[in-house]
Amino acid sequence: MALSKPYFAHLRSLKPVPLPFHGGGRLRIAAPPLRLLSFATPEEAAAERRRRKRRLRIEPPLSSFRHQPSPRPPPSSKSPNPNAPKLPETMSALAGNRLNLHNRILTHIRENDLEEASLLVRHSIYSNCRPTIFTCNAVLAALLRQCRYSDLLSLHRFITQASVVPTVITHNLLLQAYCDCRKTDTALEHYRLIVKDDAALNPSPTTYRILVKGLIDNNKVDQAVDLKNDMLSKGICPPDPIVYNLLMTGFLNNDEPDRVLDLFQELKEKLGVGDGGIIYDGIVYGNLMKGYFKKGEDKEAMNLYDLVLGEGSKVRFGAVSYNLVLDALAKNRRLDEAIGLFERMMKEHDPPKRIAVNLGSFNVMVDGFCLAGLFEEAMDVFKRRMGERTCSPDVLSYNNLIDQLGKNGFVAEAEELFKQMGERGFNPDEYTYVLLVESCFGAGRPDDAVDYFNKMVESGLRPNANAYNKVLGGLASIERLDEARGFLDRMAEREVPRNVQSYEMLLNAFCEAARLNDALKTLKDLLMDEGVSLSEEMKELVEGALRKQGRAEELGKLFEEVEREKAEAAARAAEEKERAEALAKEEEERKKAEAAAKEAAAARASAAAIEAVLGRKKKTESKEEEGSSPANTAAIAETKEEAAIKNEADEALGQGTAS
DNA sequence: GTAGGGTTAG
Repeated sequence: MALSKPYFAHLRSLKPVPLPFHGGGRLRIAAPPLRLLSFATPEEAAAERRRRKRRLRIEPPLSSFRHQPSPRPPPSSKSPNPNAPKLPETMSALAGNRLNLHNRILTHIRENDLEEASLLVRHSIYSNCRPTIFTCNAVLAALLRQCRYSDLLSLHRFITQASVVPTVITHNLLLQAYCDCRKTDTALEHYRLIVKDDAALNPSPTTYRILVKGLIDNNKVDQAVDLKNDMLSKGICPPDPIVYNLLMTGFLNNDEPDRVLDLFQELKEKLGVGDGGIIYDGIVYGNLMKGYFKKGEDKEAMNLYDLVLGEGSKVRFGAVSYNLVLDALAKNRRLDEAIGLFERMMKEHDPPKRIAVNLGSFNVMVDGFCLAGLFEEAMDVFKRRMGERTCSPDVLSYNNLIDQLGKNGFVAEAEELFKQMGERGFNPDEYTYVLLVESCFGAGRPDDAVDYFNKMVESGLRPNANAYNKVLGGLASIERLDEARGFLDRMAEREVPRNVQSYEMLLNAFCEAARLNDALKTLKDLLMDEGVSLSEEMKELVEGALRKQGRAEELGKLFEEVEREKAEAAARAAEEKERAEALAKEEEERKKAEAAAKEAAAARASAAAIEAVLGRKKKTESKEEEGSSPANTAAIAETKEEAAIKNEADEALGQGTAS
């Protein structure tokens, strides 16, 4: 094996580390020559961590593999049953030139060149230096972070085709992608595949966290509870306070505070802390307090607060669990206590040792102050306090404060923040602009609202139907109907799928203004749009408006006209399809004939050659060779599911689906 | 960088 050449070719990126390994693929652990306190590159740091781990022989916990009664050297030894589920490679596979490849790919990821990173995985997979599953996971994770779901799915499909054995993390990344695309059913299907009897891997606590969160976010609390029970009955993962906390969020959203308390009790039992005992993970207490507040039992909520955050409490709180309590206080008329807790958090914060505050803490305080009408204080938290802890806002926190200010009439302040975003290099997103559009309409500045909308489009963002509806509805409400109608047309031009509100707002306004011709035209557009359907109320509204002017019969005529046009369109489509099919068939026959001719010619040529050499006749057979590697093409082809998700992912980037 | 708890906009 010629290992040294590609190895040296990439050595440049790893300069100061002395060669820990060399040719033959065998690992030679040299003691690090000198203790480096810091590393020139992240790869070096990672390499050092890996070396140390290897020295300690840390491998994945045995509990994560199934069908493994006793530890034995896994994949390399010949498996007695070739059909047995394969175990993923262990960390020790990440060595030699495969480690080199890993580092190269990580460099691309760091440079944000995911294109190149994925390509490198794809290209090397059939080479003599296969990427490890850890390398694949790194690329998948990077794609996930960038919300590039369709690329993630297609890469995942590719490595699966190529029989790279996944780890739990691979599964979790995929589940996360499905959940992010709101495809919880697909995620659950995949989960069942993981826990199938003959699968090699166990789910991890994170598996359940991802799935339960996905289900809760999609308001499928009952399914989430089922999954939690499944987790408990399998006995692989311990009862997880995080999962319970997520479920508590679900019940709070559903206005079922009693079930929040029940969950807390259940968790206590499962963790084996007696009635007088205490759960030491602070993550559950914010939601538990919210449960009490929702029941109107403020006293219990505050008693709990004193208990878990009072003097001598042993309950552990991090930034996230603090934030939940902070939110519980701030949203339930306990702003003073919230301020007190916030100050305590700020004092405790001592990175990297102790992280007691994060961006969320500031967002919660901003919300709290705004809720109490203290906008000065909210802006102070945002502008000054955040800086004290070297925290900087992101687009989301800007949007949050812009929203609060705009809604409450502080439009100038909201615009000031918007300007600041630009100066600080944060790119406003669709929401930012939509919030400003709303604020301006609210402040009686429709022209500025339209300007912001146009600015959004000019900056390359792709507003969805909801964003269009904001400006369309705003214009309609002040009777600038032609302009509003113009935005409906722009949606068609820019291929933004309209939703039913897009039409209804206009229809309403046209009927109100007794502009019936325009109303009928809009109604016809609605009826011709396959993506929406006419509601009964809308129909009655238009009917009534027509009747008032003695034009009632026009509605029926319009329906007939639409029916006819739709039928015509359908007929045209059918014809088109038939023609395409005929064409395809013809093409197929032509290919067949061509192949047959080729075969015959080959047979003749071969026969002639043999005849020429041997001087006698002989029957010959010849076969066409397969053109391309089937695994390759299969991996590149997208399944229907993937196409659907791709669509959705694209829409999500263009600001979500209609509903 | 082998993922992973909370908060917002539509």
